[in-house]
Amino acid sequence: MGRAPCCSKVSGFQRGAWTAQEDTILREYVTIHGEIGWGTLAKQTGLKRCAKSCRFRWLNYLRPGIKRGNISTDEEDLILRLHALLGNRWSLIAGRLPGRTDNEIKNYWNTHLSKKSLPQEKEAIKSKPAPPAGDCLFNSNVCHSNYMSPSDNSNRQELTPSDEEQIVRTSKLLSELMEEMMTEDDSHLMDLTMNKNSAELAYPSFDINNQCSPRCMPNLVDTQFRHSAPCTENEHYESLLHWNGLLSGNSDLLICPSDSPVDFRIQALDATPDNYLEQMSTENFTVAVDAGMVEFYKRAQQGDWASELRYVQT
DNA sequence: AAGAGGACCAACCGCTCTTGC
DNA sequence: CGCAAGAGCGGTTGGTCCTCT
Repeated sequence: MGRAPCCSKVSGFQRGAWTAQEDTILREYVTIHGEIGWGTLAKQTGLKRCAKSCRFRWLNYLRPGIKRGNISTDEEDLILRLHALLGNRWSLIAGRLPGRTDNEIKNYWNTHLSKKSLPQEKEAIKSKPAPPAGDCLFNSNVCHSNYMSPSDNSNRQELTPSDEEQIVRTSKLLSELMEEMMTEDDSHLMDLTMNKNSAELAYPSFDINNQCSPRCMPNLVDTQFRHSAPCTENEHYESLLHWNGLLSGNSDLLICPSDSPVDFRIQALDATPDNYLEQMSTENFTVAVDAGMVEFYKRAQQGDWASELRYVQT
């Protein structure tokens, strides 16, 4: 594992802002040779820039399709949401914003959004102990604000159209991320969490039309859980509880719509680190969701969002 | 009008991971 | 298996522009 020499320590390399002429040379080189061989670029073109500098300039400014400036409110919203979900994973965040680069998003965050996010985070902490960022499916305020008890639906929060939009977008985003992060090595985790066959029968990943339906949601829950979970069983368990916002001591779980075609009503999670694997492997295993997700099920069940859900398969 | 301070952002730095020999 | 080079990522720096006094 060697380390590439730093440009500043290699004599003859130029630093600082790129000139139009340098850009032209770089652009022509990449057009002919593709985005490879940054190290030989300087030798072949006479450009006095190190490999890293060339790569950076191309990826962030010269590459076709790069959007510069004017970050829209939608993009800003997405960045905030993704950052809450992923933290400073700028390249991952950038991957969800076509035409934007990790560097631009990082800069934008540091100069604009980091200030914006602070009051929101403080408010969230004040109003309710929230699950840790990255462990909760929904990070918007509406989703954190109302955990519903199985015995009491009276505190269900009415969702505004804007909230609904947020839920759809966040869910879509999460599924895309899950898919992106899924690797072959993850498959063994399925055995750790539950009996795969019985789970698939009870909660297929896709319905008959190859769309995600309310029946599928527990699988999405579990998928997200598995991918955000650490390796040890104890951590796995704690992650589950964290993810469902249960570590605050309130173990009341949530309930799905009673008119659901499939009974995946939420039951009390009566699991401990010692027995939760066993619980998860039975047909009565428990899935906890928050109010936003319940609303999501309901809407999806009505078929309103069918087109929004096709992403799960693609 | 001028200068001090802040905001912005392009670019660099240092590190880890991947790949090829 | 170990090493070196390349690639990629997130943190940081520093130059330029803008705003306020």
